[in-house]
Amino acid sequence: MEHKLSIYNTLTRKKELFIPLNAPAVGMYVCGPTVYGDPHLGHARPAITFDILFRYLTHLGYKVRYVRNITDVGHLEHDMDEGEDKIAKKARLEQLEPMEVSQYYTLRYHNAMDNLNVLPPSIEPHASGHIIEQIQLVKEIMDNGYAYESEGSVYFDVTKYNQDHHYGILSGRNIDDMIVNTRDLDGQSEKRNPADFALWKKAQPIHIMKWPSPWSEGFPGWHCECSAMGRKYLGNRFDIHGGGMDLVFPHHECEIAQSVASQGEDMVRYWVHNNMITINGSKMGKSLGNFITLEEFFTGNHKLLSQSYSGLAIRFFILMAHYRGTVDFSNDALQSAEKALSRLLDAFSGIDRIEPSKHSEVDLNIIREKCYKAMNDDLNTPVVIGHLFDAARIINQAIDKRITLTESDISELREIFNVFLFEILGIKIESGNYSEREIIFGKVVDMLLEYRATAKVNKEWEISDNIRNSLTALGFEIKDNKDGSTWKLNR
RNA sequence: GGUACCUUGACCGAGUGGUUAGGUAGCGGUCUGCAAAACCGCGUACGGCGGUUCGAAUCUGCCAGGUACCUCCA
Repeated sequence: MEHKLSIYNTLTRKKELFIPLNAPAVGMYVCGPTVYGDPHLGHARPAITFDILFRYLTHLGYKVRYVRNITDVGHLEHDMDEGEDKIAKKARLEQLEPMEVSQYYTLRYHNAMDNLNVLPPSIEPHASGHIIEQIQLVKEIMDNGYAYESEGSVYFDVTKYNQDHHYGILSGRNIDDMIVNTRDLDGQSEKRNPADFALWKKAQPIHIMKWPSPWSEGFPGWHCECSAMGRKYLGNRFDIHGGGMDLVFPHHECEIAQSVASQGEDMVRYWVHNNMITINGSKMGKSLGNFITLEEFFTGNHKLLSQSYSGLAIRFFILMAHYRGTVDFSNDALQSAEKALSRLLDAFSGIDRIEPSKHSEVDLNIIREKCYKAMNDDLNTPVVIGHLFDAARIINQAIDKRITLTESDISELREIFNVFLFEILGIKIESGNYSEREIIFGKVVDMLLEYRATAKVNKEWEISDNIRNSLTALGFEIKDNKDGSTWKLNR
């Protein structure tokens, strides 16, 4: 591998050189959505972050198996219904089958991901389809003495585990604090210790989603699915496990404990976490009720949105910040990103208009190298974007004939954009496929601009301005260059 | 209370112990019949107070403010 990627590992709290366990194969598991509601801006962050990692590793020549789960077995919910799971609760409310609810939101999620140009993972396993594997995991943990049954439920024995291993290794907590600070949840009385977490929960009569097990009719604890499915599809040891920072504790901490308790070692080599998207300075989250759904961004139909935003604008907005920093939502920032992206795309489409010369006045290899350097430095997409703007300036200077570029410069510029903007950052040219109708309408616009050009030659400014103003009013943007006019339709 | 993290110019947002990030907005200029676009130039920032250092926004201490996790959350 020519290029060496360094990635920040939450476990060691530093950037580490990425060395796959079985190159060129790479296994990557990312926590996906719980499908009981519409995906919001917060869901876009990990999806895009790990899409970038997936794309970049693939670009570097690795064969990546990317597993991103769908959580359709609800997690325990803290409310008066005492542990009724979220999917089932939503189902009762809407009088639907649980599977109907999760199917509906899964489709909505996929649709939103398509809009963001997030590639589908290699495998998208459902928790409900892997109950057997989860039961097996629980059995192994019990056989090794790190879990106990109580009233038909099974709990992980954190105290016992911590005698032999380190519970808190990922999140940097110590167990005494956790015991003191653990809240009084349902089932506390069944536990030996408040810090113990559920591996299997006996279903109350109110539950719709339940499965038979050696202990009771019930459902798996919410940390089991990722351990079980990660192991099933990626093996006992795999390279990368990703997710939002809010999952570090307890979810990922518990996954590590489950892996160590069942097989003696953690499954994961690199733990990678993206930061949160905030709104007015605090985290955008379902439970806080301060979220804006992706659908609302696409339509502009939300009181906090001053306009609609394309999936690609949102994608670019997210990529303009490093994945480990927070991103605060604001219309200003989003509009700024939208314009910036459009500037890059305009420059790219202008490459065709550059007239090649025999002499080169720039060194474009430097740009490509800088882009790789930035990507290798823990996926520093904002810096990559900065370099792409340098390339855009060179293109525009060449179009204006302020500098000269050779044929090979021009193809290098095209290559830089193709590799970094399109292939790795996952931007695409939206109106790539015109319908027959649109092509015809486009020709009509061309025709109007020809008339306008004639009017300009004859200095009939009133006519030429009329044509331009009318087209502008319809949403066309007309740009006059030295050798003619170009147009594009905005939005 | 415990554990992490953050504080950069109008806004967004990178970054390294001493050299221009980049974008958006603004201002001035070039180009243009005009406009838009593009190009050139400009603002000269790093929460506060100390310390280390020849030199710190970048390392260290304290203070202030903010965020996340500790409960389902991406």
